[in-house]
Amino acid sequence: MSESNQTTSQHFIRSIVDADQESNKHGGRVHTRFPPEPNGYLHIGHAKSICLNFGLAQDYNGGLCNLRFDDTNPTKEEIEYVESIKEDIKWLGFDWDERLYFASDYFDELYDYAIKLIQKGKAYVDDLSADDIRAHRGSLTTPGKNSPNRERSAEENLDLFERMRAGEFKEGSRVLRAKIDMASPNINLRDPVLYRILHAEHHRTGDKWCIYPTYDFAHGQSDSIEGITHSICTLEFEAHRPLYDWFLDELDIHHPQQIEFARLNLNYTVLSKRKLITLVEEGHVSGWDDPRMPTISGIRRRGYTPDAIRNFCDRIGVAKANSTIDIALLDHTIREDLNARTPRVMAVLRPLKVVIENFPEDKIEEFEVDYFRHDPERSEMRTVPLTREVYIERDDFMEEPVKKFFRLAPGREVRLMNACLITCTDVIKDENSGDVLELRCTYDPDSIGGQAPDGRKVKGTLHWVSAPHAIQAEVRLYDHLFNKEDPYDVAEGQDFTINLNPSSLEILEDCLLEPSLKDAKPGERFQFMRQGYFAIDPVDSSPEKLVFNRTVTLRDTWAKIQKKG
RNA sequence: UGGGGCGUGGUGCAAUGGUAGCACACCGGACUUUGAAUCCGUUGAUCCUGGUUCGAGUCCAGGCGCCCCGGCCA
Repeated sequence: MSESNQTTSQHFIRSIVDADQESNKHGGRVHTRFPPEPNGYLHIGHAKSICLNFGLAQDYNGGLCNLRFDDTNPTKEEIEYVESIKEDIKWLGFDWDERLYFASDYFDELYDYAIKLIQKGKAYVDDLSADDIRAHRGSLTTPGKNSPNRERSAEENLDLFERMRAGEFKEGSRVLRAKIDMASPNINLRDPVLYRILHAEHHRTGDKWCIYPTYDFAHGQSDSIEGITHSICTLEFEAHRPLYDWFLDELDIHHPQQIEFARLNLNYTVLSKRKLITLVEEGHVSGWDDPRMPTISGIRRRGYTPDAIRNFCDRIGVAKANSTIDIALLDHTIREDLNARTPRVMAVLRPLKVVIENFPEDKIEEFEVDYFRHDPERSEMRTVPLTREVYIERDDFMEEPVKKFFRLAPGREVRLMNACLITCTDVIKDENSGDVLELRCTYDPDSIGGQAPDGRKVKGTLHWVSAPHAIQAEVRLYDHLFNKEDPYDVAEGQDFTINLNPSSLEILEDCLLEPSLKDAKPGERFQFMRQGYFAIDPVDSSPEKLVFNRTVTLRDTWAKIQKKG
């Protein structure tokens, strides 16, 4: 596992585990699990849970973390999702070794547990319809009413439950319920459903079962069966804990300790499988791995590194207060990582032609430039050619420069990075539209290398590519998926998709890259100098047509100055 | 009108009852062949009201605000 030299943060769960270690609560064991339902792709919110559970196990000597799929609902779960989830966890850098489990592995035990409860008089088969059960449940402020079937004998319940299992009844006609307390102020204790009839094929057990345990009945017992010591879950299950405790106590089996923490929220995006699946199904994005998606597969395709994600998860902390992380922290974390590891290259996204008039027609000046000039520890050279015709970024020229703009303008001298100083002598424009078509410049032959011998300074340094050497490529620029901090902030009757950012994807077809990028391979990442970090798109890029994704921009002080006007 | 949680700078997370700290963001400066990176610095917080205490973010009481729970979803 790759190691970050970062100290992991102390948080309340760690304090609990520390205390348990001290008191030898679980015989000194720390055994956690990450329990996803295979009904969608993992997103960065899951990464928080993965880092927490696997990280905790790593941090305590001999600790273990299982991967267990909570697959108790065959109508929603698919094998495609289990494969993607496994891949994502591995990519993040975690390993469950041989401890890959499924709640469906425990269907036999769970069935036996149900039998045991029936025999103890603690569970009963109810013939009420779903609507009637709801009606009997009462409200938040008023107690519920007992089902007329509540006092059936154990024998009758056993018979009925066995016949449910045998497939004698149709879906929805009967359920098995716990017999707890219909007047409990905690609604989860008002005789919750344990088993329901679902005539559906399960992705692992096939047609062996037509009754399936509910999540509530399966989750805690699955943890118990696996010998989990600390069952870490999100806040919404806090009110379920008394129910899980009740099961474990009635069944008299190993009792893990459940600890709840606040799930991750990020502004300018949504982190809910339900919403993400909507974006995919309604075609607002190209798929689960669309680089704008907060899914692990999406951000991986976009060029994020697992180290950056793990650092991010470490920095956001773990607590019980609901909170929303500023996506700027994610941006910062990935920049920090990519800044350290990526080679620097030049790429012109929106080209503007420049003719250096005093540069000999057929001359090629070659420069040996270090990919890692920013890093004193590394050095690796490539050749960058300069010719009479080059391209610069359109944004790097202003015919009438505003204050504080210190790039190229008529009569102004700037540096072509790593190459020489040029001065703009003329602007060629389209006669009709007035658009700038090309620039005429002269260079100072004594400035080869980028410094003037007389020591004069220039304020601007531009990236550029030699026109005859340039490689054409497609570059995809991404912005926030939503243009509102809180995408759910909508007017009455509106859907969250109204807040989708129409400019979240901008495709630039005619970008020009320095020739060294010719053999760039999927998975490779670069800093396009002065612009941002870019990664080869693993899906659409090919040697014939390179496609880059912008992972994140560089911090841009100039953009801020412009914004302020 | 029940039950369970949670309230610390703009954001997130810390702080054995003892100087409220860290990160991001923000603002300013230095440096610069990336308006990047790096370095330095500035602003800025304990939900409210009482109480206990030499001393309260922390303990107590009462308020206020926010989140979760009435699926045969997880």
